[in-house]
Amino acid sequence: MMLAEKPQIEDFDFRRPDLRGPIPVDRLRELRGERILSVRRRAKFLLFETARGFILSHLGMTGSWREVSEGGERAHDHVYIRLADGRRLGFRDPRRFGVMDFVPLDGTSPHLDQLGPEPLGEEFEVDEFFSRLRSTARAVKIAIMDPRTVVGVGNIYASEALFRARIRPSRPGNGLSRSETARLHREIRAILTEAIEAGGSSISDYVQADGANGRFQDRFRVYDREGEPCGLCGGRVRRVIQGGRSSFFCPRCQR
DNA sequence: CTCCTATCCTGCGAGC
DNA sequence: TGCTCGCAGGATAGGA
Repeated sequence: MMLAEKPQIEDFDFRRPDLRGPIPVDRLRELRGERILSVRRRAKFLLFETARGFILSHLGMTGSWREVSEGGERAHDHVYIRLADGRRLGFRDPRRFGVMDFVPLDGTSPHLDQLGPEPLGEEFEVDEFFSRLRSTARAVKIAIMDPRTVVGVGNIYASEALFRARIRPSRPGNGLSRSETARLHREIRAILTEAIEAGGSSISDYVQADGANGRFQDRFRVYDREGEPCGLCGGRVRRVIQGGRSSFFCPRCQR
């Protein structure tokens, strides 16, 4: 989706006022007439910057933004942003697990205030990661999915990173050695880098900006492979529930 | 404070 | 075939 140079917001068309939670429609309507100065990302949130605040958007698991031509409306289009140049941006989200919110100019927001480092940025450091894990007895899988530890590690990539690091997801965070932590740190970065290069994981609705499917789902080594042979040792991949989420691991390779 | 659970929402696939 | 049920995902409220 190509945006015109700093497109001007003409109006919002909320086809329903809520996604996972309510949309602050009045606050967002105050942005009418403003230009979209940039579109940025923090953790899994998109931020549309204007001179009077930000539109915050989270895609949930099935959300997408696209340019919507006349007649191009689809079921589950929840919000349209009409631009002054006549074009329209549409947010579509069949499962309505996404978020839309307003963030004031100072950038403070309950969604953003407690976020840890970006996993691919320099601010994600082994030392801090180590001390963070050392401070919790929670399972390491739970800890790395906590956005206060590091953002961006969802359920799929948590299992995959732990497999590559040879660490069992149930290990307590404070039980990891320094070298195990360094390995995990490296594999989190590696898995996310590779997944991004492959265009992400299209397991249900997720597609790239141009509509193409991601390819990383073909490279899962444990995720959603319960009972299948581990590619390294031939043992069976196991599934357990942690924090209400499925975790996949190889009991022989991961200790 | 930390940690855990339930909840939000809808579509889909498995099993009967 | 048509139905029910459980699960998927990230974030967060609320209770222990």
